[in-house]
Formats: sequence, structure tokens, C-alpha cells
Amino acid sequence: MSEQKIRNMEEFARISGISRPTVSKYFNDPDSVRSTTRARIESALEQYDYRPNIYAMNQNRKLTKNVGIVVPLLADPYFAEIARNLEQRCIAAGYRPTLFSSHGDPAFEVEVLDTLRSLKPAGVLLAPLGRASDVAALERFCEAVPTVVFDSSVDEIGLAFVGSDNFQFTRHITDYLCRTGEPPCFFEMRTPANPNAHRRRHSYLSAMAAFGHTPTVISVDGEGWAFEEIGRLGAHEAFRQDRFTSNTILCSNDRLAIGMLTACYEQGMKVGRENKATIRVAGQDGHPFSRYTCPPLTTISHNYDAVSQTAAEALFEAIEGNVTPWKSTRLEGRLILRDSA
Amino acid sequence: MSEQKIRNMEEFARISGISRPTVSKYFNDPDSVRSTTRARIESALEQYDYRPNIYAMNQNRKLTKNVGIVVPLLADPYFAEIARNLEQRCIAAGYRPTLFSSHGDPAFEVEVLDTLRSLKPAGVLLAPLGRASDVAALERFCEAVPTVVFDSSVDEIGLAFVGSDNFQFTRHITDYLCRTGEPPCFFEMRTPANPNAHRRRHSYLSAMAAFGHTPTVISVDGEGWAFEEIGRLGAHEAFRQDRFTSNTILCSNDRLAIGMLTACYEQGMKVGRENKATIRVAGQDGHPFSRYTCPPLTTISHNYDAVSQTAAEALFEAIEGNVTPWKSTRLEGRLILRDSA
DNA sequence: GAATTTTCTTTACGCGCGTAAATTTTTAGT
DNA sequence: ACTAAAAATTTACGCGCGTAAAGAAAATTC
Repeated sequence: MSEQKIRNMEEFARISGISRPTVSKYFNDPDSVRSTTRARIESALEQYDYRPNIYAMNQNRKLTKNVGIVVPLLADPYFAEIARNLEQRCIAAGYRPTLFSSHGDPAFEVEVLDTLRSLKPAGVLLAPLGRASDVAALERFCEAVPTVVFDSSVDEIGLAFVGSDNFQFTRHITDYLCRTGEPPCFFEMRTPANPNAHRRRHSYLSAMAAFGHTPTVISVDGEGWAFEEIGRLGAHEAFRQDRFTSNTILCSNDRLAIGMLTACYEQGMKVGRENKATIRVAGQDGHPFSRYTCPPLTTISHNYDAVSQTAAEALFEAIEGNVTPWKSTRLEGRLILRDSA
Repeated sequence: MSEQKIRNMEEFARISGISRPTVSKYFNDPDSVRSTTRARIESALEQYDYRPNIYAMNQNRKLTKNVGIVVPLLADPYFAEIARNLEQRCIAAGYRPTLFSSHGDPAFEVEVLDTLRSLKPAGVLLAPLGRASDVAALERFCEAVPTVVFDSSVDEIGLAFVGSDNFQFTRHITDYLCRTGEPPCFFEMRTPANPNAHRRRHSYLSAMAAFGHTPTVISVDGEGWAFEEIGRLGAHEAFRQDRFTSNTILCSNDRLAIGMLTACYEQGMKVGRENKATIRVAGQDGHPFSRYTCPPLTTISHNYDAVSQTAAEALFEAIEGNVTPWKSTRLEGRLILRDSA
């Protein structure tokens, strides 16, 4: 590595004995230049560590290589995990991902989209807040920027939607719970942030009907994204009011279930499927933390890999010109049997 | 909002009846123009929604308004939380934060810093991976970019270090445990990713000596950042080998403690401070999930707000020209008493 | 080896803005 | 109302690169 500082592409081109337009072509797509030329540029790159100024690059390019990844709440390990997965796929495909969290705030979600717009991204992978989102703003954004929506769908916005099959999730785990013990009650937030919650409730109701059982839905109060606390407080309240009609509780999501488990502990109840246990608790999502609850949480897990792969590929295809009609993909989940139910 | 699309600052200046250099000045600092002028620009802004091209802006500015935030692992809610905190402080101070995670990978950490460099940020808030970091690369980066290091320190790198006082953390909680029951064993990773772990071990040893107790350190194997699993497996192994010389276990961090709690559950041991319990477990960090373990985890919490405020302010000061000599700030933690110990 | 195709070089312009200097206009001070 | 100071305008240049066009050079084909 030589000491000499390269100031710009002009200098780098001169020093590597190639013309600047060709060097520019190389940086836009290394495979677009002859292999001998490529080799010369790359050996010069090793000597003089030069990197094109991204601001100057993106100013003139019709399309940048930027990809935005937006999740509702990065503090939720579920979104952190899927964001990580998406980020790596973007890098592998030669894009420059930038990560954003809406922090559970609809106003901030709009700000994030505004910021993103000024980055002139080639595309965006967006997991909307859901119910609380400013749908009109989302719609306007999706018209301006190629966007694949994931996790929770809002109308038929963007290029495509990729998420989990929430009907299958709940049907599957309800089926399991019915076969192995008392049919479950359903524990959820009254005003869930995420539209998937409604699908799960409906699926629970229809599954219970199909199996010939009487459903019980316990909807608890609470706004925002502090699901564990909402679950914990709601569970205590429900215990106090004796609203659980079964010893089995299916929670609308894992974070609610984690709060429920804490409440059970605080009530002195033993959770599990063994003899001494008095209550079974199951979640939904396959949350990274669900393995480490006490007892470990039985849940149905998103197919993280498949969701992110499908979403990322749909976006890359569209960016590269193969725009297909709007399509919704809903992937099945995998039941994870642990000790809690 | 008018239909007309504004293409550039020239057009926007003409339409708002102000000269372009003045408009440019406004966008660099709204307070640098006369209030009547500011009002005219802002009313035009409401009509024609124009935003300066950030690429063109940053190309010529000596200093961008970008601030990089780098954490070792965004999937860890502790880092997610502190990153969120820092992000909001950057926005409030008029900077444009960009979030990066090293994903626990030293090679990726270097890549992140490389990417960051090409963004020509005004400054960076960096939480290094620690032991695994490529220290030489960090050093080179800090020389090129104003950087405040937080969470875990690596030499005397950057403008300043801000973190927690790990000696105080462990001394304080060890003191508490000794006063309320059997003196604790110390449970840790043999090769911790984070240098804070060493401080905590030393502090445990010196605290035990000061109180006149015999220390026991249980170091478990395991590489990487899957602390819960390392804690769980390590705890099982330690139970099998009967290495715990006390009914009280102080874990080096909360995630290890969470794994420990899971192992205790799997061993059929009751954790807590009441009569029926056979073992006490405590953590360190004040991890967002520690409230929801079963039993809820007694821990000593970082002062998230103070750490991020101190780090952010140190960076902003330096960016604005007030460079002070390197300084290390270590903030005290707050004991959080819960049921586990 | 000549003809064709591919790749590279040369030349040139423009992107949208920062910024500096000189000049004019507006505001503040007494 | 006059003056000095502050702010805005005009003019002009440059940043580092994308990109287009035309011609030269190299590689490929038969």
C-alpha cells in the first residue's frame, strides 16, 4: 500500500494507466471491462487504496445502489434478526443497505420514509408499523420508490408483499394444543399494532369452530409496543377476573406470551405440560428469546430465512427491471415444541 | 401544496424570490438568515416541497452532518436500546445518524468502518466489538474520523470514552448479595468478547477479598455472541461438575444470567430469595428483558440515558470545534432488586 | 491477414450545490 | 435622517463523477 493519497478518479486513472471513463465503468460494474483491464485496475487498487466519492457518484447516477431497510421497532429482536438477514442479502447482491427503525412511532415512520426518499434508493424493504401507519404516506412513498413490503401488509401497496401465513400459524398451533390437552383460550391485545393479530384471532376462531370447541378470546388493554408489559399486566387482570376458561392459553405473539409467563410466575402458577403444571402457555413468532423463557416457550416460528430471501429477491428482480404484478407471498411457520405447552 | 416539481435550488430560489446563495445559507443554518427571509423561504417550502439534493450538498461541504452509530450486535436489545437513544440525540442536535451493527464479526466491523469512512461523517459513536476487534484498524479509523468510543474501551482511542463503571457495578451487587445471603460465585465466559468482563471479574475478586470471603470464579467455554446459550450450556456443565460453592451466583452479564436461569429451570431448581428457593441468581447490565425472566432478574443497570447523553455531547462538542484531551467517563449503575436474588 | 466486433481513449458537458468576492440593499443605531 | 453595520444579491468557479459521442486500438472471426 503506497503512501500517496489519491484525490479523485482522474488521478487514480492516470496512475493505473487507464482512462477515467473506463475506470468509472469498472466501478459501476467490474464485469463490464475486459479482464486484462480489470486486472490492471484491481492491482492499482491494492497499491493505492482509492474509493470513489459516493456523493459525486450518486449525484449523477439515475439509480443509486442504496437499499433502505425499515422495521417498526429495532429493539424487538425479531425485527433485529430479520433486518440483519436482509442486510446481508443486500450486501451479497451488491447493494448498500441502510437500516432504519420507526421506533413504534407513526410520525417517525413518515420521517424515516422522507429521509429515505432523499437518499434516492434503488429500492426499499419496508415493514410498516401497521394499524398506526399513515397509510396515505406509505402509498405515496411506494409510488415514488420501488418497495417490497414485508411482515405486515397494508392494502396492496408496493411491488409485493412477503410475510408469514398467519392463518396457518394459528390453525397449526391451535390444532396442536387441542390434540394434546384442553383447547386453548386466545390471549391478545384489544388494539394490536399489527394487522397480523387480527388474522390470528380469526384463525383461532375458525380453527376452534372446525374442531367443535367453544372459543374464548381475552383481549387486554394497552397501547404501544411494550408487549411484554401489556401481556403481564393484562394477564394479572384476567386472572383476577377469572377470565380464562381453559388451562391452555395461546398468545397472539411471543412477546405477549413472555409477559404472560412472568405474570404466571408472579401468580405462583406452574406453567408447562407435565403433571405438576397447572397451565399451558404458547406463543407465536419464534422470537429469538423464546428459547430462554422459563419454561422455554412453545411457539410457531416464522421462516426468517425464507421470508427475507423472498422479499429481497422480489426487490432485486424489480430493481433490475423485471417488474411483475403485485403479489402476496405468505410462508408457513414451523411448530417449535418446548416445555411451556 | 402545489403540483409543480422543483428540480433544484436554483428553481426553488427563483420561485421563492430569494437568491440561491441565500437559500443555500438557509439550508445550512436556518438561523443564519434574516427572520423575514427565513419566513419567505419557509412559506415557499410549504407550497413546493423541495429538498436539497443531499449528494450534491455533501460533495462540496467540508463536513457533512452525518453521524455514524456503530454497535457490536444490534440483535442484542441492550445495544438496540442505546442505539435508539443515541439516534434520537443526533437528530435533536441536527445531525443525520446512520446505524450500523458489526454483527459480532471483527471482519465486518472493519467493513462497517470502511463504509462509514466513505460517508465522510462529521463524527462517529462507536461501541467496538472489544477483544476481537482489529485494534490497528480502529486506531486508523479514529485518526481519520472524530470518534467517541462507548460501552467498551479499546486503549485510549478516539476523542473520549464513555461507559459504565464496571468496578462499581460488580462491587455494588456483590456487596448486596453478601449482605443478604451467601457470598456469590462468579459465573462468566472464559474468553469474553467484551473487555468489561475482565473488569467485572477483578472487581468481584477484590470485593470478595475486601469482605473477607473466598471467591469462586466459574469460567465457561464458548465463543461468539450467543451468550444465553453459552450460559445455559455452561451452567449445566458446572452443575454436573458441582462447581458452584455457594447458593448464590453472580453472572458476568444479564444474557449469561438468562441462560443460567433457563439451565436452573431445566435442572428443576427453584431460583429466588424466598424460603423454597435453592439458588439465587443475579446479572449485570439492566438488560431490557431482565424484567421478564422467571423469576425477574436482580441486576445492576447501566445508566442508559447518562451514557448516551455523555457520549453524544462529547462528540457534538468536538465536532463543533471544542476538542478536549482524551477523557474516560465511567458512570455508576443502579441496583435493581427483583425476585431472582 | 483482412474484416468485423469489442473495448478503450479522448474530449466535452452537465449534475446540484458550496462558497468566495464584490456589490447592492436593508436594517439598526443615534 | 444620516451613517455604519448587517444581510442579501450577483457573478463566478469548482467539486468528483456520470455519461455521451467519435475515433483509435485491440481482440476476435473466418
